[in-house]
Amino acid sequence: MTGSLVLPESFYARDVVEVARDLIGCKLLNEGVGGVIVETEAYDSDDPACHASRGMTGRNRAMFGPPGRAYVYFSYGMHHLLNIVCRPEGCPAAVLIRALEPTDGIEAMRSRRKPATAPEQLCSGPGKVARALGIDLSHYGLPVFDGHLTFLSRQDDWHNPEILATPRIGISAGTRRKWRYCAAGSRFLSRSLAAKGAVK
DNA sequence: CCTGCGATTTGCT
DNA sequence: GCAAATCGCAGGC
Repeated sequence: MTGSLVLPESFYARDVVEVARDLIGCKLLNEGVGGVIVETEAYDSDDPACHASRGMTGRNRAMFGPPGRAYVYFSYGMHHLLNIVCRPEGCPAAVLIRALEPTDGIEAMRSRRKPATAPEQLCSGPGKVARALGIDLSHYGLPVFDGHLTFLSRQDDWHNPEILATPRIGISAGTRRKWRYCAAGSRFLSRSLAAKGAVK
């Protein structure tokens, strides 16, 4: 627990692919509940799979604002998905948080999901992450530097994680880009890495 | 104005 | 392995 720092706004004001890679191994907490980030995806402004690629709408306006804010959106009529806004203000981009290795408040996560969920399944998907941490549209646009929602720098065994890149999940456009990043060998991912196309 | 579908998860036809 | 659940938006009529 020593030496962990809250990631500053400047961390997010960079290329979105770099941020997506650098977030692997960092810790995400909401009200002290969360874990280590083991899977992310990058979405950039000139990327057909990005919600902001066709201009600003009521839903995606947070992505056009300053970096380090939460972009939460509601999907399939029932799931919330948590993204963190990247690049300088006016350059829409975001990193989707897809999976965590739960470390803090596991019982609180279980109570929001299912009584006897195995740790490997608690946060193994973007909808599950939001559900387990209690994140919804009330977090839309909130900064992540202090207060309730917090990202902490890498600590302990996570200082230099091995990271693999694969195509992103569940999209129909932009599938050639390998902008999904996973902690190699983690048991907490949304799907197995056995899927082809994983590169370092 | 109305219709189709998506950065998903769950429980079973 | 597939269908249901059901919000916001884009595109077509």
